[in-house]
Amino acid sequence: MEGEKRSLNSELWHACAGPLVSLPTIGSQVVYFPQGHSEQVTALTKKEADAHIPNYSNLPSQLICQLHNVTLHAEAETDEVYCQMILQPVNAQEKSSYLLPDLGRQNKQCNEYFCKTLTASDTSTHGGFSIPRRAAEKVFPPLDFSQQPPAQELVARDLHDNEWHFRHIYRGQPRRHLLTTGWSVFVSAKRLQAGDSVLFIRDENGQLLLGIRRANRIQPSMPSSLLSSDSMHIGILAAAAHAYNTSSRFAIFYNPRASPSEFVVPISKYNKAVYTMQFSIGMRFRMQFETEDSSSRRYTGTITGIGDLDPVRWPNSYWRSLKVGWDESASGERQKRVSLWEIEPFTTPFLFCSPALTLRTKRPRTPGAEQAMINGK
Amino acid sequence: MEGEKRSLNSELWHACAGPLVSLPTIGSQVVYFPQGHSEQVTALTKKEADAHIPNYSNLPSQLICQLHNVTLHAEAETDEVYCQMILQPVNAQEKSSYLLPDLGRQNKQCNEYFCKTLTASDTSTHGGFSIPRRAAEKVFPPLDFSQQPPAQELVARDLHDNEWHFRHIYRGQPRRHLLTTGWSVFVSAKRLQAGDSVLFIRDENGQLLLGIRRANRIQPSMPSSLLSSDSMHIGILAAAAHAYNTSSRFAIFYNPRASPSEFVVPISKYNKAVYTMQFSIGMRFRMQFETEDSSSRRYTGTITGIGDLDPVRWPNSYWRSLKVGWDESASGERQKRVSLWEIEPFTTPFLFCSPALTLRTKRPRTPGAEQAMINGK
DNA sequence: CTGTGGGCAACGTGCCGACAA
DNA sequence: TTGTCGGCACGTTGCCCACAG
Repeated sequence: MEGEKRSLNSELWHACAGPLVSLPTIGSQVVYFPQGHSEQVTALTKKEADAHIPNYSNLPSQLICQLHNVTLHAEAETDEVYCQMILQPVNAQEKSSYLLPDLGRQNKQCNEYFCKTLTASDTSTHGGFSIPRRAAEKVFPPLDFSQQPPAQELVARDLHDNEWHFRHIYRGQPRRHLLTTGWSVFVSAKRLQAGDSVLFIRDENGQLLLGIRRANRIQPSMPSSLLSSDSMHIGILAAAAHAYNTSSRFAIFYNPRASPSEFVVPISKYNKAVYTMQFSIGMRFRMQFETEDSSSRRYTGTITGIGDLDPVRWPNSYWRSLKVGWDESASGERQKRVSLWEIEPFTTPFLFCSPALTLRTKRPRTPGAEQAMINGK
Repeated sequence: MEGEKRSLNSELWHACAGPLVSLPTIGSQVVYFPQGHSEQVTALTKKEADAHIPNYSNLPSQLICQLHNVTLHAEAETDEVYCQMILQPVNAQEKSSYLLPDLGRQNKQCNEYFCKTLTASDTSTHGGFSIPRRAAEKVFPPLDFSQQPPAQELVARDLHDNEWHFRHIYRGQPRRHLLTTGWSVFVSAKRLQAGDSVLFIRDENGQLLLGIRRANRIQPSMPSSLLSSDSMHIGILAAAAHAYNTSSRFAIFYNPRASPSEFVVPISKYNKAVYTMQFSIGMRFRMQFETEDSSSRRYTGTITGIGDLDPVRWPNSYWRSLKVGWDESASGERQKRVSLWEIEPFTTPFLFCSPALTLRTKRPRTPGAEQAMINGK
């Protein structure tokens, strides 16, 4: 395949991707949604797939796949994180990992870490970078306070393994930690602006790593000249259909910060939502979102409808099959449709004893249930 | 379709594209090669299409299409020129434009024009831009030589219709034309380096236009995170196959400076080469190439073989069906395979009287002839 | 005719503590 | 605790001509 570049540092990648992004375990089974993959292209090219696209009647709306490999990458130009996944549609007879608990998703938490949103002063050419006190004490090597002023040279590596050198000094009245020499080179090289965030990590070997998260997610530097967006959408569907028909491997790219929702879902997470939970109109739920300061919080809402997002092209699909309303007024940002496995209902999930029994009797009457059966369960 | 952006200035676009690029006339019939389109993706992503790609046995190696529209574009980030073409496969019964002469290709020549390759001094921060004397006199508005020194403000628009302001002054001992204030802003905004070229045009309204041609054609800022290259290749083939099966329109992007060869060829040019010329091993020919100083010159070579480039996937295709050797030793740059219509044989082309008669009797025994028959002639 | 370099003034960059939010 | 500012030194930018290829 085309993953000749080796995977990047996982801790740093996840720190840049944000707190809500977790990737399925290599070797596990996942559910892949061509529909969601298409949405990622729409989000990146800002071109809707139109009606000219042929119908791949063979292709189910969800494919159960073996996840053979995941490699972590970052865009050379912008440092935007993405990953490549090698998937292989599986004959669903071998439902080996059926309803396994949701263990082992790749999301190493890192404590020796800090993230700061850059101020106007941080990014101006007039001065350096003001380090929050606790951050400096937590992740940077301790200064020798016998020197006047205390100062040291820091070396940090970014996602591309480039080294960045900074002078770290503790001075001013009152005293504060600053990055001076080297900081402006970094800011201009990465084209950082006020509002973007930088994050520093000390890894297990004591090495410093640094990454960035841009406030302005919209990168209009689109590869317009390469392929028409129609051909991209067709390419996604045709590649998935071909892999499905021949049970062969195929590669996809997942861009967590550009994609509206994850379209490769651990099968356990999918099954738990589809087979053990009840959803009905009027039901209350919570859902996690990333906040402006890169932490996560839950918003609450109500299910207002259940049905197909695209009844013509993708009938009986679970992808975004719930229409929802949000409690808070400024909800223009949040999607009007979500998938079952993205939300946490307030009601206690149904607890089952025998999987086989439960599946037969308790499968809810949500769209796509029969389709899911055909697709091998 | 997705051509909501209107076409750019055609004169400027062609000046940036170079002397060898000419586009087929809108409304005319063309021959589209999926194989060549795939090569463009390979050139841009530097990833070969591999064997996993499904076979579209329906899809001929060349499609006769109606060219419904051509819109000219330039990459926002790099100003690299490309165009979108709207094609529709035609039922070859209506061979209306059959063997029409090669008239009316879009390639406006522009005389009020100059192009200069930038020197180290031009791009350094130490000074401005030294304008060749004849160039300044030909395309810039005349200076008022009663002033001491003579100077004026120039305004030029680039491909994106952005305005650039320059101070044009005639001074120094000996006197020379210079661009001073405003020049370095332009150089850094466009990220120009010594060796790149700038070109100025005065259009019919007397407006100044300016464009750039980069020496280093390789732009490694690839949109890696969007789609796997396999999916792109599949997308191209599937889109073409779908359009062919349904006789519907489809959109392609052609990037003349990245693509190894043009893969949308006027049908007259194609027919002339395929039906009225003889090619044989050992035959001598000439072919045009762009030189380093952006003009064109001819290289000579010999046909060393005739046969399929990819006998498995694209049997009987005319695409690059000639193996060639080049006379000059430093020929590493030039392709080892070319298509019939790219070269000019030294022998006089066969002159025919009745097209129908000629076609039946004089069709050469080159690969793809039967395929071409099936594809509707 | 035009590419490079020295001279020089104006400007921007970047380190410092003061101050206040 | 940390964001912004005035002060200030120094490095860079950019306009000029001289000189030579």
